[in-house]
Amino acid sequence: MPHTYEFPRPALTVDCVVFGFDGAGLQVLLIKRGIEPFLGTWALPGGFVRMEENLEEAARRELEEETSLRDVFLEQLYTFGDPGRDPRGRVVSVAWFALVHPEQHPAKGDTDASEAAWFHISDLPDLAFDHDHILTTALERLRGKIRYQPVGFELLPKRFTLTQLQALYEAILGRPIDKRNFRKKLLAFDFLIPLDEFTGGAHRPARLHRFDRRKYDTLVKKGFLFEL
Amino acid sequence: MPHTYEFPRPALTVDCVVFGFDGAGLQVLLIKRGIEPFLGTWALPGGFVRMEENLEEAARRELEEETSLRDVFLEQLYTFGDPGRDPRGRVVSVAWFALVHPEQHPAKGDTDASEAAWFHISDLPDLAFDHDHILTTALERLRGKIRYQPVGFELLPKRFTLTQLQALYEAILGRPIDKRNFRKKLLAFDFLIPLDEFTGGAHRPARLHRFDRRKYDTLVKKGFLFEL
DNA sequence: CCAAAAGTGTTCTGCGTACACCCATGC
DNA sequence: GCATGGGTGTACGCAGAACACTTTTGG
Repeated sequence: MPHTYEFPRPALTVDCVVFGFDGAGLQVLLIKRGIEPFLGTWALPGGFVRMEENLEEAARRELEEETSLRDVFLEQLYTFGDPGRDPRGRVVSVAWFALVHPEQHPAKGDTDASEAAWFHISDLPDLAFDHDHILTTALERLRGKIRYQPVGFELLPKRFTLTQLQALYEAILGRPIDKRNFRKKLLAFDFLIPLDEFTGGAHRPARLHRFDRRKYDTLVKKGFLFEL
Repeated sequence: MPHTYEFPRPALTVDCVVFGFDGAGLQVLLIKRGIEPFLGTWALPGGFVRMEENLEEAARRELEEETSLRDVFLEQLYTFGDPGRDPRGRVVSVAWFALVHPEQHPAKGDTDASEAAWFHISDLPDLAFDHDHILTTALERLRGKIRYQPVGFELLPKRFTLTQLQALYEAILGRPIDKRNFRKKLLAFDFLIPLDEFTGGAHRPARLHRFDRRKYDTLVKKGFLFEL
């Protein structure tokens, strides 16, 4: 074994910040820890990386084990490695950033071992480790990202109304948006497909739309830059 | 020791992608490896993280040890951890992204142990490990970042001409920019301070400017968004 | 006086923004 | 028929883009 191998090694974990949207506000999926340290405290889903899996596989595995979520939008966020961030010793965590459609939201009792629950970002409990810091970083990333990448669609049902889409942008950006301008701009890009389906409910039905990722990707290749 | 500690641990390293600009093109600082594996191959400066230092400290320490660079602009880039990226076994690397002013460029022979050299990004040698992949990721980040953050000034001398600044933007974005529009736009923001100093040389002297970070930060706080 | 780089203004077009009323449905 | 949310068009102002000539210096 070469010299370099004799360095003591930090432990390596992954943690996932899972965002959802309930029509009114942005939510985060947390689990209640079943082991020490921080037993009983809410925390980001995550755990130790295994030797044979890559980092994204580790994040997806932990996410499924702890929240039953699969096939979500997942992107690496940042790696947190300050000594002292874990009372057990040196633990470095590669944090991930996930977006889930409402159809994917796990039902209550869907997770076996640990308890999982959605929290509105304006009403969060105390979190284990430095998870509040990780969460803040993820939020900043989401707010920045939504303005120039079409990530909002990852948080909505596959078929959605323009009002839902607008509410999502308003929730994430934290400011009101003019309805007519919003619609005009988004429909001018032709990656939003109006469907011949409508919502039911107590009032005038709203037309459903879907996001056409293929058309979007085509536009991007032509040098198009999405911006809101 | 709790159960979690019994997991085998990957080794943890940091690697730095150091960008420079020589007036014509973008450059990267590489070191020639003095040890196996990949002995004699060019590689990103970097090395193992020590147990008592955080990740940024590790990156700065390795950078100084291997290239004599200090006090550079440094930002975390991405963490690379595929099994098999290092022939010695499982090694996860937290990659960093650095920008250095020409005044800071290390002179030849400035580095003791290892040989360091600048390479134009259009003329790179074969690299060790997955460092070509890391470098590509860093380049994408730089190209994206320069459009909405004033990182270009980190690559120029403290006092620079507008022509230099334009050449930098053209080199990074890979397209020509209209001189009058470029100047008009940048000078409209008042964070570019014209000095009463000029370049010498064979032709008409050019006025030097400096970037006023304080004014820039003030504007950002007011919700201003830089964009080019 | 010539070569080389610095510096400077105007016009046009398109996009962001502001803004108010009618429509369809369930109850 | 009324309450509720869905859906639509226009006018104005500003900022980006296109574009060519004069100035200053050294050799």
